Amino acid sequence: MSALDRLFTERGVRPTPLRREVLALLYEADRPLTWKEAFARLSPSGVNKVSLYRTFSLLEEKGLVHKVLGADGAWHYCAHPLERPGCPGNHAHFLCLQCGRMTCLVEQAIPTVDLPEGYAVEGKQLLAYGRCPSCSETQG
Amino acid sequence: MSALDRLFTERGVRPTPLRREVLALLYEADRPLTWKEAFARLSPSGVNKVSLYRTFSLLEEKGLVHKVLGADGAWHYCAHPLERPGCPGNHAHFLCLQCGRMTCLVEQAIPTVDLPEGYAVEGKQLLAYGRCPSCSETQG
DNA sequence: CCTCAGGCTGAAACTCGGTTGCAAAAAGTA
DNA sequence: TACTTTTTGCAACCGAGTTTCAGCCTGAGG
Repeated sequence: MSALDRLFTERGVRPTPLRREVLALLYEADRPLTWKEAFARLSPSGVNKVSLYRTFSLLEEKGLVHKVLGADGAWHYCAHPLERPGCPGNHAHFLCLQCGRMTCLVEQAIPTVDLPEGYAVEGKQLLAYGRCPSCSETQG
Repeated sequence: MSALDRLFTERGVRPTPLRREVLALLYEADRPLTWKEAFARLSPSGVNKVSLYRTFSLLEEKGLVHKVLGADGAWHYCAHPLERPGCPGNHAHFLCLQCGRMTCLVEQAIPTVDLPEGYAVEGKQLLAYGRCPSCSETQG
């Protein structure tokens, strides 16, 4: 049984070909991918768009990946590191507005947000956006 | 000439009735409003949906308001304080996932995000989400 | 091996936030 | 008044994501 399949069964997720393919893709990419990016990469194997959406939300629900909303309005999905599955993705992200690539800033933890009495925080995200190095170069 | 109209002309924006109405609404609300919330409040006066979208993006472009993308995927627009127009909105926000209301946490500045050489940051946002006090109460 | 139930997948239609194109109205300019 | 530019309104469109439903696969029980 592969490491991926072990992750799946641990979480009570049946390791289907599609799910293996999607999760493997996220690990390979090593950065958050949007549905669109994933769809483009998987289209050669003829993935269905709805199945891909469903797979992403299942993986997120089961805690195998986390999602970050980009300033482009699209969700970016990022696989949790194999060695510490269940990571809440509690770090900042950078989104390049030109090429649309998102980068995890794993060193930058999200600071505590102080809220008045009564607020219940379920999650938080810190997103910086602009130009990545390669896009800064190619455009004056 | 009213304070609002002065703001408009300072920024080279013609103060039309619709623009006055939208900006006044944002000041009155004193928290970020989504297009939907604004449309609901302005619908009695028969606003056109496209004109409202256009007004929001014009106000943002001219620096009269700033926008924050909520975890609900919708943009929330917030008027800059009258006394310091041009404020980049450099503070954290809280979004209630139940009632959809966003609150400015003006006391909580967004921390510096350290990025490797070559990254050009154009903006950043820190968003916490969960339940606001009144929604926490009404639901166990 | 067969059968049945439940989970998984695929296709089509739909919803919803937001944009585009274009024509009519309004405002500024001469 | 006539001309130009800006703003507005309408309709059609677009793209992300969801719903519905039928068909398929798989796994458990016989």
